[in-house]
Amino acid sequence: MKVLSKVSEYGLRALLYMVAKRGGQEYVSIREMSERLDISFHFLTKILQMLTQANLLISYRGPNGGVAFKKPPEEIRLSEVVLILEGDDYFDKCLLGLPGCGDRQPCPMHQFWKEIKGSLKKEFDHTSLAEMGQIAVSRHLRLVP
Amino acid sequence: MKVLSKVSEYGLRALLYMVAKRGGQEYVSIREMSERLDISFHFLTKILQMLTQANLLISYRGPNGGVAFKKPPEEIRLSEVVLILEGDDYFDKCLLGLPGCGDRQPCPMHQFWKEIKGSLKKEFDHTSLAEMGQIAVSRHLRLVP
DNA sequence: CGGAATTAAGAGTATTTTATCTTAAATTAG
DNA sequence: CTAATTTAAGATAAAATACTCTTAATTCCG
Repeated sequence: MKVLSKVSEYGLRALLYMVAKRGGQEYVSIREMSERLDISFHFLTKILQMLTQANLLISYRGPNGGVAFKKPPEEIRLSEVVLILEGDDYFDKCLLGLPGCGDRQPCPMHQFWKEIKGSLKKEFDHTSLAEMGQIAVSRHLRLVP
Repeated sequence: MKVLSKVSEYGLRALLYMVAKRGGQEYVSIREMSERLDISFHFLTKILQMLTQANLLISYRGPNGGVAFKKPPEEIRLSEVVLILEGDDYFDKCLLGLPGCGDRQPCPMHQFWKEIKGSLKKEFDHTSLAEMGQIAVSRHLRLVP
């Protein structure tokens, strides 16, 4: 059950690293993250660029540069991150992949799947990056393979 | 939220077609399904082959051949189909894609994600192909794009 | 038996996703 | 101002997924 692409997996791991590091106050170097999390530097750069362009992070170039949260991680929901990295239609996809499927023209799985997606969205909606990061810090959990 | 590969999407659509057609009693031609469902014939053949090799279907060659259910669709669960087509570790994957993640070495999202996966598995476990097909038939829902 | 219909299987191609490489732009420190 | 450090952006490459083509094996019907 793989619901996230590598882009989101890496993006989330980086965000959690930032939260864990210093509560997301200061700029964190992408190079540092790529090394600590064992993610390709250039690939991670692009992912974080997406988050920067979506106004979730701000970036700064030059020595001591990096990325930082634009708003406190308490206010950033998992769903927000996922919608940015996976696309706005993330919670609208048909289980059977039928393009026309929706309330007006439902596939056989539509209602069933809609309910599951709904409850998942709800979970993602009230889970903040801060909470997630907290758990990681307090339990010394690992973000690295 | 794309949880299934094309393989599973196509496989499920074909199975639902078979249920809808005649309750899964007789052999249904793969060619017919590929045309009615607008799925590549050879690709679909391979997908149904996987289901045949997994003993969910039986196949018959020659004129009037095709595939049929080996056990009644009432007894086939959605989870069973998905495990065959996506792999046995389908419900065991880490949200962040970390290979070592598990109960012994949980990632920050492990517990959270484990619960969600659990309830999804439960849903998939007591949803039979027959139920799914029933809905499709009774409401004249479409399996085609 | 012989030809047509059908699934099985393997090789080959295309598309998408993931990852890398190169160069440019911004910032800092000396 | 210059050199070093860092993100931005675009081009390219590798890997995975999705799809196609060809040939073989099985079964039916005349």
